[in-house]
Amino acid sequence: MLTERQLLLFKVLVNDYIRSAEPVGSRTIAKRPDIHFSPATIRNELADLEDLGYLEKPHSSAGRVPSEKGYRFYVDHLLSPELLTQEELEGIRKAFQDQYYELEKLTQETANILSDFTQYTAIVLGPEVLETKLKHMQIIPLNADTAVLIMVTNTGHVENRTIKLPQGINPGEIEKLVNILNNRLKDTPLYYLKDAVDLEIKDVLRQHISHFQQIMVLLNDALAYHPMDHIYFSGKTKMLAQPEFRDVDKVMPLLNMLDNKAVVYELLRPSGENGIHIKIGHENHLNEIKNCSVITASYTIGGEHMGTVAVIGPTRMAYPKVVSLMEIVSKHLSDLLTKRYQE
Amino acid sequence: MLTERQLLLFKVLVNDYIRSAEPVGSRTIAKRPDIHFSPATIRNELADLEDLGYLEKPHSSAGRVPSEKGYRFYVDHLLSPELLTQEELEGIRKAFQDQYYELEKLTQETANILSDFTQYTAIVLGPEVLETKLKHMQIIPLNADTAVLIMVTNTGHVENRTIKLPQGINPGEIEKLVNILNNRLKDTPLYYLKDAVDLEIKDVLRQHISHFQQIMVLLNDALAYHPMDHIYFSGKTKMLAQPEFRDVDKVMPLLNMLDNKAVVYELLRPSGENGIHIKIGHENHLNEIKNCSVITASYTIGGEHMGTVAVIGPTRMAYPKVVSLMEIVSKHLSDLLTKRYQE
DNA sequence: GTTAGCACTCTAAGGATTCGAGTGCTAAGT
DNA sequence: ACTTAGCACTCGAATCCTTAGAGTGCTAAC
Repeated sequence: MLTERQLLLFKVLVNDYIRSAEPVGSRTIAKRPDIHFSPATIRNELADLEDLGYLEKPHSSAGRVPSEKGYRFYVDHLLSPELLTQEELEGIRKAFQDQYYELEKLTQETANILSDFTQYTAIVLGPEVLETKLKHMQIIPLNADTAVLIMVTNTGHVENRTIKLPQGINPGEIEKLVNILNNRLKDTPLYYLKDAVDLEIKDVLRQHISHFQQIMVLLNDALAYHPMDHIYFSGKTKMLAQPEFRDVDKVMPLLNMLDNKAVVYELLRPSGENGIHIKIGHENHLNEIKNCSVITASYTIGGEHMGTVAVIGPTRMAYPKVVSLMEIVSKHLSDLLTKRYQE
Repeated sequence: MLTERQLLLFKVLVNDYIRSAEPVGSRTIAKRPDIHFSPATIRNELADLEDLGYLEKPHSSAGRVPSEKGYRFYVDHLLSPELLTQEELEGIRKAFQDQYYELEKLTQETANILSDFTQYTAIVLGPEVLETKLKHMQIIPLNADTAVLIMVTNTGHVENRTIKLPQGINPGEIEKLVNILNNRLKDTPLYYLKDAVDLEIKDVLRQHISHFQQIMVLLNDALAYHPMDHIYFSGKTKMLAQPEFRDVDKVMPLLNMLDNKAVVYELLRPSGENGIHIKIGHENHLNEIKNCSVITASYTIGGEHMGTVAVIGPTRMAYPKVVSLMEIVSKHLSDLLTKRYQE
């Protein structure tokens, strides 16, 4: 168990390192007005903290930096959310006040806000499927063999797919199909659409629809939900401004990873629990971001999980500030969505 | 006017510099099997070419590199498109063979192909408005005061906007509105929709539709076309791999610029003329890309300009290869689109 | 006109040196 | 029993030198 003094010194050191990105030495700490021990004493304590695994030295004659274990301890036990300034609060309120009717725009704007206020890279997983339900489906023929399938959800999100129609199908048949689908699938969650067709209305379709086989194949393709199409980024290049990534060879794998939506989705995949989660360095199990931390928060509609907002930055991240900001942003977003879609 | 020998030497030098990214000296050139003069002779010629402004020296005891004027001359007079290998041609054919029914996916995939085969950053300006016409319009109410407006074009592209309905409007009224719009605006080019409402059907609406004022405001917002929503990128981070951009301070402005869609759109804005265009360094009038060249090509449907594909890389770009590739890719894309939408 | 020869220039790379920040340890002070 | 001053020691970063090498321009000979 750490002593009061160790806790104090550790916290001061982490805060200083977060601010300066330079290894922190005993003299630097001793100079602070709230520290009343000599550098020698501090050195003794820091050596103990290092033995316990909370601190590391880049080399033998350097100051100390927090280890991953240290950061973990810091966020678990020492994190006091930083109060945002009045201007910041006002700025966020204003940003959310702009009316983004399109859900995509709102989501993108949320990412922008997070990135602008943190100066890190922000990622938002778009409104997840759990609570988005089919409101309306339609097929609009383009020409003899092509059509557009449009699905509108209760959240105003529009999914569309171009589909290849079975040869020689007549318009009446399509209309019939759409009617059946609309009647049976209304209010079905998007992610369940594909299964719903398979399990619940396959037989109806077989009875009433010509070209049954082809239609089934078509629906199977078209109704698959691709969560990776709903990832929004902001501030990818802000990584380059971080001192630990000023080297092209360090930042390139990172940026390449961010371009891979499958990997990013896997990284941020909702854990199921709401609230804020922090993953530090190797806890993310991804070599490309072993020097990064990922902070995620969920947003909800009426308490139901809807999606995830995330900020990714160096492990030396301004945790207090980011956590506060994410709390506020996810709350704003949840409120706005709840107000809009919770009838 | 340059002599034959000067042309030969210049071409050899540019090709070598494009390959190696290192200033090229007289000895390097003399070593080539197709060059039969001594380094001293070559030095004399190079000095002349430098006096004429086609070459530059990074410093007094270095080899030469092409100047912007030199690149301009090279692409104008010496560019012989590089024949692609059988594998490359096959790869491109294969890539385009995958059926991307959604226009967005096809556009994105085109960017990916360009970037993959050139190893530079590719940008595609999505199907432009000139030839995309409204096929179908629909308004789907979400709740009492919100609805989604959906527009489908003849190319299968779907535009959607969430709109705020006038207070207390009844569903029948909306249906009437949609019917009028569909009847009157079918086959209207997207970019002209807004004006068409103003000029051609305002009076009809005024007569038949309640909440006329509010509806007009709403349509005005919803029908505006935003070309910047249709820019597709691929391989932004490939810039980092170029020797001239291995310095974070050099790439950051560049990547930030690429994140600004308004600037990118302005940069690539269609010139009106079809075909391939090359802009070198300062010809782009953008400080961020003063060391870059931009190569654009248009793609068409039945000969009508539809959009632009572009590759951006260092001025030391593999022009012959990129030009060949862009010719092939834009042709493939045009053919595919023409076949699909030219009834 | 071409080229060998040569003096000259400039960069990049590799040491060597110095500087300073920081540490650990010991011994003295409270 | 802590705390702290003092000091030797370590290591990286910066600076300066030196050297090697690639390349040039010029001159004079071919």
